[in-house]
Amino acid sequence: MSNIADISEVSDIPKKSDRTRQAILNAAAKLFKERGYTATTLRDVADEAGMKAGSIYYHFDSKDAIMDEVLDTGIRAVYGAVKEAIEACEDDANYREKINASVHAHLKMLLSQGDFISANLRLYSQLPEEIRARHQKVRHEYADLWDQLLTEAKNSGYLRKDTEITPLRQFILGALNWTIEWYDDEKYSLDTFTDRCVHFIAHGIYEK
Amino acid sequence: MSNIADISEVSDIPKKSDRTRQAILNAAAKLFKERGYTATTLRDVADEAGMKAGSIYYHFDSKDAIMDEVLDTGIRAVYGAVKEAIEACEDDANYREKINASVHAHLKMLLSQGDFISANLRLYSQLPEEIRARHQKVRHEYADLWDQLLTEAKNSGYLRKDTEITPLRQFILGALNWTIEWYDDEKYSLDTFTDRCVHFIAHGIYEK
Amino acid sequence: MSNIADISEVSDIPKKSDRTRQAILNAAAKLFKERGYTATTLRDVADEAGMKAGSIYYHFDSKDAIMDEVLDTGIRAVYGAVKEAIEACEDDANYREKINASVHAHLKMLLSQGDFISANLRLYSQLPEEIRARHQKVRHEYADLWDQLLTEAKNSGYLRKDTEITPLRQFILGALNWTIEWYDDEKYSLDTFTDRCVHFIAHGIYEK
Amino acid sequence: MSNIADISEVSDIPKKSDRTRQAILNAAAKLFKERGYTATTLRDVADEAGMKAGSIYYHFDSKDAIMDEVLDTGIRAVYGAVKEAIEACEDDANYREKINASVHAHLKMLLSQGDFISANLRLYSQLPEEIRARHQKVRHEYADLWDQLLTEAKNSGYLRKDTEITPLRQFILGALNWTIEWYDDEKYSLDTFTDRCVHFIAHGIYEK
DNA sequence: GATGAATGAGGCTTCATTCAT
DNA sequence: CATGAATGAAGCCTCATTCAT
Repeated sequence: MSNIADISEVSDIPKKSDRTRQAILNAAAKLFKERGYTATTLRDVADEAGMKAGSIYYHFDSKDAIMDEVLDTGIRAVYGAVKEAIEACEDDANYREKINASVHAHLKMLLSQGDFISANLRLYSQLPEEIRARHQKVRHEYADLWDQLLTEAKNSGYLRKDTEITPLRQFILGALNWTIEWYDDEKYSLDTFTDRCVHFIAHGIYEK
Repeated sequence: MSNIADISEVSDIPKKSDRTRQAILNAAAKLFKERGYTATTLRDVADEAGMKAGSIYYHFDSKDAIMDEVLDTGIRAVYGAVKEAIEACEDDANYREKINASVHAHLKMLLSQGDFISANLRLYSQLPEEIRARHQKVRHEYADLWDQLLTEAKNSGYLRKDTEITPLRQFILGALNWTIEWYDDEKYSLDTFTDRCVHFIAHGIYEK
Repeated sequence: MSNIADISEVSDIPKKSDRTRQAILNAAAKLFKERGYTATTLRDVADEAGMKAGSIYYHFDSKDAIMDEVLDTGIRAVYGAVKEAIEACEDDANYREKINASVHAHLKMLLSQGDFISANLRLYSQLPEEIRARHQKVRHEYADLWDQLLTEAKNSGYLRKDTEITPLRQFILGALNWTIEWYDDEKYSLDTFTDRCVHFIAHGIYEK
Repeated sequence: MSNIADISEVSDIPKKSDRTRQAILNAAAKLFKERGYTATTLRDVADEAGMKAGSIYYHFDSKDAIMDEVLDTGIRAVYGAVKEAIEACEDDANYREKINASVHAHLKMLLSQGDFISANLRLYSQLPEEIRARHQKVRHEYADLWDQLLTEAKNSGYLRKDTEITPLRQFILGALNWTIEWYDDEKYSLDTFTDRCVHFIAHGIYEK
């Protein structure tokens, strides 16, 4: 059950406190994703993290604060992965390659590092306004990253001239994001799967 | 605030009791969709339906029972609409037309009749196992409807020979379902929007 | 266990809800006075009022709201009693009589109607800033009532010319207020007791 | 921030442990006085004393134990001060002088050495029976000191023959004790203030 | 049919206390 | 001596549910 957040752990020997903190976040992300924010109790989280509910408060100020960090970790992870993927493309003007790489990166993060990002995507619309407000900014930045990519692709002739960027971006990400509802890593390897998705996105479902 | 469930109400003169029942279902669907199951209070539902929480129990046995009916109403509505759309196609062998009609029908139900279906789609994965179990059957039937359609299309040469049906169906429905997270009826008319989606699904995003 | 708040109940047949509300207030006032705000749990209050803790919330929004009403009821009762006592004095210029009447009224309210006023006086300084702030106004009005009385008395020659009003008022009320810490109605009748206090206040402790 | 308790520290060179102990007591007294026993957290106390909550337990067995010592320190300080004041009077039979000296001593301790005594006076009535029981003895001794003084004064003709000692003592101490609720050392010097109080106690409020 | 009022279970949170380091 | 970390009991509050009216 590797998790993006673990990656961000760079210090040599993580202290006990940090490990516990991370355990709480991992547990919370998993349960939030599965059951939603309100339906997940702190007792559940504590159980999953191997501790008692009260102990959570040594590491976090509130349930909200945990959710905040889960959401933030999730979106930043995808953002970073996609950005890197774009920048790694050798031919700077090959937007087909860039878009494919982005789709790959987004999907891969989504499906492999799962809980944090899934929680973010799945629950965002259901969150109390108060929490949601705190995360609009990062989400917008990620949307902007895609919009910029797609706009350039369009200007370079890769997309039809009458393509509207915003709905396109929403459609692409939507198609990708919903995969977390049903992707089964025991049936298809991650790479096979993402390849196939990239193909659908690019060429649609029909023969030729 | 017309709602699919109203449609299913066929008896000539609905009694007051039935109208109240329906008001509760409408209110519940709306709130469940917006906030999730656990986060929605029966007092919220009662408020939205213009009554007091206690009164709900004259019409329903429990919160679960309301959710059950909301879920059921939602899935049956899309199921019916898509089935009708397929059957309405004149040329029985034109699968491209049939698939397009199905996509249209699904999207239109999803976005216009909203709450019941949205609630179903958004919340299914978060529901307590117990409730979810009761709805697997209908959901499977709907999936089968699509699988049958897609299989025939593939056999008739509309789809590539190596296309795997299940992931394809999941991808299509996923792409469509996610639109409820962002479709804004003030920006695009429903028809314009669904046309565009049909096009993406069919041909992908690239020029040519 | 008569209580000021009961007096304010004027409607002919108090509804059940009102009676319960009052029972909660009475219980709360008693316990707040005895143990302090923080040390009194809502379970305690509920027990004393013959109900379950959760039920309190049908009548009040929060523990704070209860405290608010207790404090308010208390101070208004003394304020009203003292004001009436002053106005009831026949000779409008006899300040000795007026002051005596005020002391009497204050003490009598304090010791007979007890809990609400005692809670107010005893706990004010310990309350969370937030609650305290909401009650400064009424408290100031009561203080002003006394200050006005004492100022007029001084100007009419009843008090020494060099008397400073504020400390005097504080001293008088302080001396009176502390009596709730020890007054025992089984040892002295209320009237005997208040007479004696009036005398101390007026003439001090020494012979002649 | 000198404090009576410091005075009682007589050993030549206080060890670090003793200093920490004292810091905890000082912090606790201050906070208990301001907020009450229950509302004061050991974390609050630790903060105020510049340490962590867990560390307190090296010096005290429990929150109760701290409260115990605070209460005890408070009452003993006033007791000692008043006793000394009485004994310091030159003319052994001048009870007016003795009473005045006692009032002075009590007030001065109360207002200058503040926290321990204030905590004692303010909180005593709110304490759990269990704690309160442990302090009745010392409190009685202090009451007896006054009763003895007042009885002798009465027998020597300083007080009216019909004066009842207990209520008188309670009245005097009450009037004095309440001053901690409002005495403001920025408005009046301690000496001016105590003089004025002594005068009120002795002669009452009226001219002549 | 509907409501006012109550309840009990359970959720989030705080806090005195403990204990290994 | 002091701290970091954890715990369990308890507090405030919410909510599905019940029931008499």
